[in-house]
Amino acid sequence: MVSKTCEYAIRAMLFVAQKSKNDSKVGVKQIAKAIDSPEPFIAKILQDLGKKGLVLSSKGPTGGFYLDKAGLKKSLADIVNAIDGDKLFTGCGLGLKSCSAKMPCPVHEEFVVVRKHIKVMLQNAKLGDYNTALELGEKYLKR
Amino acid sequence: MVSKTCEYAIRAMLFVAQKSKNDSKVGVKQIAKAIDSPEPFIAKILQDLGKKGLVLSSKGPTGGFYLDKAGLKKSLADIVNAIDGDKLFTGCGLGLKSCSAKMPCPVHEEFVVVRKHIKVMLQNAKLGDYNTALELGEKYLKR
DNA sequence: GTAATAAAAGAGTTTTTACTCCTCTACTTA
DNA sequence: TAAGTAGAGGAGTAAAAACTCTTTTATTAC
Repeated sequence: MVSKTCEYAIRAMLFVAQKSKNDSKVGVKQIAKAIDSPEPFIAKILQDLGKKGLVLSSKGPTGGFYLDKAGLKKSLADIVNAIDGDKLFTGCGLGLKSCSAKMPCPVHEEFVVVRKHIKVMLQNAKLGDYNTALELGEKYLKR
Repeated sequence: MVSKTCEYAIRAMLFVAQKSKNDSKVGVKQIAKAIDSPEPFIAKILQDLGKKGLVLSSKGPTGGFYLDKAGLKKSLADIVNAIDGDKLFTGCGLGLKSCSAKMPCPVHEEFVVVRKHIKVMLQNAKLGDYNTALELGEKYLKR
């Protein structure tokens, strides 16, 4: 569905969101532990997300990654778009480059509906929406 | 969504289905041309699908790949399952191994619905369903 | 101002997926 | 039964995705 990189990215961002509630920052090491990912790999991914303006960071002691109010309102769709591009939302289900209503692949119509479904779902899922459930241990970011 | 191999597989099978209508067979060369895929690669894929009982073949002159009545009733879900496994239908959207209702990832519930949607759609799409549209040139398998 | 800390940056390496090549075997038809 | 066609099988290459390592730069605390 999405790349492994993107899965890590979403999990990391949800963790950063949770930890950003009380204006605190969180380091790569802690993030890697929380989501059970290779530390240098998630560092790269967060670096990339930082460049694209989806996460904030500061260097030095007490530094780390964090989200502001606006950041907490970003959706999972924004993350997917930043990492995997819009292939999931607009690409052809059978891999055709020119697939469209005018020149459809056999399952074009069906895929349009499915993709729309996925897109809406990811757009409605905001980074800040899961903080409480995560804190309560009702939802998990690893295993 | 599905692997590139799987995209080729589906397109090839839809083409074979179309050509199987009047009990004729179709060679790898013709299939590769029709779906715009590397010939040796689609040969491998079809070989694999043959082993798994999803397509029939015969060697020698006038030989090739074909589908019988039962084969034409197989669904795209069967192809996806044979090539990519059931990850698309049952895997966690965020890549967690133990994600389930008891121990859900943050988007577990939403993904259950989306995956069900995809599964139903692919199960309802039978290989034989597109023959007429393909013949009429209303749907495409390449470009 | 210096030492410690943490992210940024760039250049690898490994693994997986996509794709190719060559030889072998089975089958059909003349 | 020989010739030619077409898939089967195995091993190998290329490209992309996943992941690592090392150095640099910025920040903070003392």
